[in-house]
Amino acid sequence: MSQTRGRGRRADALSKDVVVRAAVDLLDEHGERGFTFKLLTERLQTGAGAVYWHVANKDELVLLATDKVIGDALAALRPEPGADAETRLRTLLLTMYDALDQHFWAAPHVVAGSAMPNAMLLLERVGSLIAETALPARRHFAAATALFLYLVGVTAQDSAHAKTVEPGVSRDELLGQEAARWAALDPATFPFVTRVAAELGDHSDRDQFITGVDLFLDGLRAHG
Amino acid sequence: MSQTRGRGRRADALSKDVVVRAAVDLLDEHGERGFTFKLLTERLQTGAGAVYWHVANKDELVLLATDKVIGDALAALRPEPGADAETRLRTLLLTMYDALDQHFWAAPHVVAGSAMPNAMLLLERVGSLIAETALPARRHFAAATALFLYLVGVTAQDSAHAKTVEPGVSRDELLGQEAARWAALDPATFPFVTRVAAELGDHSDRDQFITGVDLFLDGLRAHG
DNA sequence: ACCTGAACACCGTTCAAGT
DNA sequence: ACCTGAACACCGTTCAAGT
Repeated sequence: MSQTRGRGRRADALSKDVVVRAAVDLLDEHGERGFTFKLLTERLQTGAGAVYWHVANKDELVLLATDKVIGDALAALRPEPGADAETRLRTLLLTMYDALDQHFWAAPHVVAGSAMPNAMLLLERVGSLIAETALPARRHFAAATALFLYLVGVTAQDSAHAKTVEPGVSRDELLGQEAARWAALDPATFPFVTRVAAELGDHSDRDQFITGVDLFLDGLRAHG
Repeated sequence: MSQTRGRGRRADALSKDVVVRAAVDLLDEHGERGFTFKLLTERLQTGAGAVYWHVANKDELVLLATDKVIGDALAALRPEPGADAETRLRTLLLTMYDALDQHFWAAPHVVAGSAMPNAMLLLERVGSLIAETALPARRHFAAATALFLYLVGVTAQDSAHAKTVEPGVSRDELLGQEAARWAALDPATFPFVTRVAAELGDHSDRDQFITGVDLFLDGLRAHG
C-alpha cells in the first residue's frame, strides 16, 4: 500500500487519502471538538506543515472526511435484485442512517453540492429511486431533496444528542432521565409532551427515522 | 430597564438576559466562528469574568441564544381563529423556518430537550396540532418528532449553505453556479442530477420546505 | 515535490483581587 | 453578589529551511 517514491520522503508516504483516513479515525475517537492538529500530526508522525501540504485547512479536512464516510457507506451497499424502488430506497436511507450514526460528527457537514462528490452520488441514488416511483416527474426534485434533507437532518439531530452523552452514562439511561423530565412537566402547558413522555423512554431513533420515511413515502403514493 | 442595585455595580447592570441578547446579535453579525468572547466583552464593556458569572461557558451561551431565538419566534406568532389544525401547523412551521433562516447559526443547536425550554414548547405546539388531526393517537409521537426533526434538519442544512456564501457573492449567483456544475456532470453516472439541475437554479429553499411538509401531511392523511 | 518544526496570533477559561 | 483584567493553556496556520 505505502509506496516509497523520492529519496528524502518518509517510507510510508503521506497522501491526501492517508491524511483523510486518519482524520476519520480521530474524529470517531474524539469528536469534532477533540479533533486537533496536534493529535493528527502525532498519529501521522509528522509536522503540521506536512498536513497543510495535502489539505488547505481543517475545514476542508473535515469536509473530506465527511465525504469519505458517505463514499464508504455507498460502496458497502449490496444490490437487491428484484426489490422494488421503495424497498431499495428504504435500504439506501437506512444504510446511510447507520453510517452517519456511527460517525456521529459527520451529519452536520453533509451538503449535496459539487464540493462533496459522494454526497452528490447519494442524492443521485435517492433521485433515481424516486424517479422509478409512480410520482409525477415535476415532483421528483422536491421529493428527492426533501428525503435527502430529512436523512441528513435527522442524523444531525441524533448526533447532537450523542454529543451530550457523558462517558459513563449510557444512552438508554439518558433517554430515561429525559423521559422522566418530560413526564414531570406541567400537564396544563405541556399536554402533548407529558402524554407521549413514556414513548420517548422506550423509543429507538432508528425506528423513528423509518417511520418518518414511511410517512413521507405514503405522501408520495397519495399523490399518484 | 437597567436597575442599579448595590454600590460597586455598573449602572447598566449585566444579567443573563443582557448577555444572551448580546450573544444573539453578535452571532447574527459574525456567525458562530466569528463569535468570540473578545467581541462579546467589548460590546458589553466588561471583562471575561463578568460573562462567566452569568453563564457557565460558551457552549451554554450559544444554547441559551438558540433557545431565545425560538422563544422570540413563538412569542411573535399570531393566532389564526377559525383555521384548521393543518393550516396552523403550516403557519407554525413556516414561522420557525423564517426565524431559523434569519438566525442562520441557530438550527444545528436546536434539540427538543428539557435544556431548551422554548424548543420544548415548540415540540409541544407541533404535537398538539398533530393531535387535532385525524391521525390515530399511537402515531402522534412519531409524526410530531418527525416533523420537528424535518424542520430543524432542513434549516440546519440551509444554514450550512449560508455559511459557504462569501461576502460579495449573492445567494442567487451561488445557486446558479452550483446548478451549472450539476448540469455539467456526466449524464451517464448522474442521470437524475443532470436532469433536475435547472430546477435547482430557480428553486426557493422556503418553497421546497413547504413542499416537504405537504408531502408529509399527505402521508398523515393517507393513514386516516 | 514533499516534509520538518519552530513561531505567531488568537481564543476559551480561570482566578486572585476588588467593591 | 457581582465585576475586573491579567495570566494560562491550547489551537489553527504560516513559513523559512531542509531533502
